[in-house]
Amino acid sequence: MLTDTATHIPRKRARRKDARPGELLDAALDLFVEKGFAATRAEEVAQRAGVSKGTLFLYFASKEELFKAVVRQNISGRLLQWNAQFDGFAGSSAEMLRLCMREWWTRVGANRAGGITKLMLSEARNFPELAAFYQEEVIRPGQQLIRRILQRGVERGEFAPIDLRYGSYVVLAPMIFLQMWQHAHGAGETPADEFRLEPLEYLEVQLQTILHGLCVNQRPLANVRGQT
Amino acid sequence: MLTDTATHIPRKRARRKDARPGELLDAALDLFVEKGFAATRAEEVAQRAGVSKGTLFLYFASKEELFKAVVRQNISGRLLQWNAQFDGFAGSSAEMLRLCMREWWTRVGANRAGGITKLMLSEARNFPELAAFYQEEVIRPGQQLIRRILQRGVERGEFAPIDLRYGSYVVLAPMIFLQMWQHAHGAGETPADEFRLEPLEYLEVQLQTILHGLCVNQRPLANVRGQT
DNA sequence: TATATTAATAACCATTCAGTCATTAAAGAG
DNA sequence: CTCTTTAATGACTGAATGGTTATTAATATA
Repeated sequence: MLTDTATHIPRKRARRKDARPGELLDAALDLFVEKGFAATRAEEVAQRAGVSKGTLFLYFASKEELFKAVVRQNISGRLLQWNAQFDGFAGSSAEMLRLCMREWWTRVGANRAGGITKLMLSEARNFPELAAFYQEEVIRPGQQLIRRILQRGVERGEFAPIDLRYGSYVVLAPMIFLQMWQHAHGAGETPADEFRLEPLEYLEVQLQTILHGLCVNQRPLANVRGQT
Repeated sequence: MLTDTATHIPRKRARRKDARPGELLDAALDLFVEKGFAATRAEEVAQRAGVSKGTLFLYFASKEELFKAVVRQNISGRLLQWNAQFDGFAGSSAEMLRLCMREWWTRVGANRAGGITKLMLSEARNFPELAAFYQEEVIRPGQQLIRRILQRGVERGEFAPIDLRYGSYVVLAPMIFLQMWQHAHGAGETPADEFRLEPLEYLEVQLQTILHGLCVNQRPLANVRGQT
């Protein structure tokens, strides 16, 4: 940086004990999503939060703890809201599934925090503890909700019987894929040609297929399960 | 390592100029897939190839170049085979789709090289040039094949009309998700409870849903496309 | 203004690693 | 057997970086 010569900006040091954690979490979220966990430098997080590295470690015991805090703040909460929204749902299960996918996108996927999904999938192997944390905190509840909807649909005779274990992935996979896809391409780098996806349209096509399938003829009478 | 005391194994040094690059690429593929780019140590690659770190840099200018070479070597070939297999296909489009998914899994997904999908998605942002290459070389042809099958199905009256652009992701997403999922969970680390997937069974359930949907009632008459 | 408290800092430490280079030894030539 | 070539080595360097700590200064209190 040649333009750095002018001002050193020896920012007057301020004491703002209660504002710091939030600002640090905010900066950390940006950087983690942008560069991944391993590649994000603690000092950079501090700098973006307008604070020295020492201060970062004053509020968070380690980089991993910082990350966990980021996840807790940005995901766990939203997920609960999202989940709770379906407690008294009255419509059809198909509508419920649509709402589930759309709300998930607007509440989680479209936000900055959405990038964390990709982060976790990418780095899970290198940080097993974090991966476990994320599984418990995010994936499991999400899967739970989807199963709930599927089961409801089956019980009410709206959906054909389906293995819940594998069936939940029918919904989960397209959603997680969308996350990956969106965040794999750097923000401005690849103007991207035909690979860009309009999230809501993508989700709608996925939903319609999940609900009604591609085929025009009626489903085979029974035995939906495949043979290994 | 305390058990290291016994043998030093001062392997006799051998000169095998033409065998080295291949062995290094082989070792590198394993490690990149297992640990990701950043977490893979150059020395470890060398060691696994039975060579010193210096030798690695004798054949590859840098870790990045090594990575590029690994990707280039392992992707292009298989996909062409896979694609060509469908040129004279005679069965139903549903069967074609099943074959497509299963063959893709056995030819690409289940192999070591399958890990490259995850690797690329994970590191795409750090290697935009490679990512573009991968898009062109792998993703686009794959998508092309899927579109071909969908279009065939629609033309033959087997499938309901569908937007090919988004429709291809109906097939692509579950496959790529499977790759990610399989490689995100470390081999032995997490004995993993309910998150483990039997690939072929997973694919079968996905396929059945893609073909016939979840709903028991007939599809709505027309207008499958969603409104934004 | 003087004193005590503690938020914030920046220099520091220990370690890890990509990449280098002078040295070594395997093979081929004469 | 001797000399030359060059594949291979491994000790070394320099840069990065997570985390620590002694020091500094902002604020509160008296």
